[in-house]
Amino acid sequence: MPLRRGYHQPVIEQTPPQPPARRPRRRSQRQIEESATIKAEIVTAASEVFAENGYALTTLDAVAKRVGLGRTGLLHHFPSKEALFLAVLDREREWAQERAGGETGTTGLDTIRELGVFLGRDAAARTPLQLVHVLEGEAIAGNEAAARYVAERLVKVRDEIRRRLEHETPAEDLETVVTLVAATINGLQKIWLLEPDAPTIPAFELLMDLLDNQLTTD
Amino acid sequence: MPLRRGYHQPVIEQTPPQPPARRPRRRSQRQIEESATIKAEIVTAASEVFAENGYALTTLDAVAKRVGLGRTGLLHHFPSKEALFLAVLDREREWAQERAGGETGTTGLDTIRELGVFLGRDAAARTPLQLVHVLEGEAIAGNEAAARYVAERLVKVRDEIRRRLEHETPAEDLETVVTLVAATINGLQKIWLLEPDAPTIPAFELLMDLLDNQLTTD
DNA sequence: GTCTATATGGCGATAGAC
DNA sequence: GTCTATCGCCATATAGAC
Repeated sequence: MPLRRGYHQPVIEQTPPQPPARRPRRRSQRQIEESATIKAEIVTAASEVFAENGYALTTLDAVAKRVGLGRTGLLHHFPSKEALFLAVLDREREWAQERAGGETGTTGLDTIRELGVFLGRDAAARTPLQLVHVLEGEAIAGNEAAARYVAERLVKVRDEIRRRLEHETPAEDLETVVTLVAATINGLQKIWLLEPDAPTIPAFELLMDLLDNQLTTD
Repeated sequence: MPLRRGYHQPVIEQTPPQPPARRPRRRSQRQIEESATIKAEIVTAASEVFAENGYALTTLDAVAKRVGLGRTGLLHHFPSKEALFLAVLDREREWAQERAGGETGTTGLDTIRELGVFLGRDAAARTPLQLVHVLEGEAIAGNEAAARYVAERLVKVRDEIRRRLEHETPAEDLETVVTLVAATINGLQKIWLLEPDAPTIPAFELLMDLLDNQLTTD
């Protein structure tokens, strides 16, 4: 009983509970969509597949099938698996920036609560969060592109937290608090991915309350 | 420039900065070691390789080479890659239990600080922690055996935290506090793996202090 | 722009010699 | 108990037809 199947368990599109088959659209005739559009579609599909399988187990066939292409059709738009992967990472950066950028400029202790948007709250958050956490695992496991992306993202997250706290926290504690908040958000995200019913949002609010009490009574 | 190489980037033992080649021992003659001993050695080596590469990217060749065997020699002791993987998970469970079991029976608010042993404090903690976090990534990415192990481990961690807190915390807050502590420990572990210099231990102690203040002033 | 071959190579597992 | 083949499978990537 192999873990998945014989070889490297690609699991390509082994989705039995999915009769409409995702959307293997007719594309042959009438490919009105310009190159930019279909590239965006491919990146979207690839994000999902990478999020579900990780980099190593993702096959180009799985991505191609999801956009209704053959493998070589896909390779026409992205010359290699890595190129596609890097495009997915670029897209992910944009998403994160949009989500964090909503309230740029705000500072102070209460605005840090806004970082709760990075917790899993709805189904729409699942794919991007899952992608990030799968990539973090692969970064630890030595995937260099993933490691670069993860390291860069970690710095951004810390910067964003620090920006909102640096005028409210004693300087000698700042990095400690930043580390605590960053770690807790990350850990709560993972718990949400693995156990969706755990009270992750109350836990985050509890931490915010604890920090509030601490920092305002000093 | 492929991410690693042509196909599935095995990276087997591509360790250029490692002249002594880990320990490809002479074993041919004098195999005094009984079966149990060599199996333990294999599991140790496999833990390291799985921790470094994850399940998908680990090759039997890499494990075999590290114990000084050929691939088929290894397959004599473990009939398949999955069997070896399950043995590694069993070993990991024992390690975790030993580390947590040190102070069984203790209860109360201060004893929760002892959970700091699960943070990365020294180099020896790196392999087991890295293994856990890589497997968590693969669990999210659909590796069933990893998912089972991770889910089981998550329950154990929560139980251990809950046991130490249930007499000190208002019942309606218990699961929230447990979630917060579990998430923070996990997130701090990951930060330690990715940024070893971050103040993860002070961050953990800060959380402990915050909880202390909160729970003792109610 | 997308397809059908095809080349190339890696990996897991088995058979059989030593 | 370990080795040297070998089989079978699957993935990336390229070449060339439509």
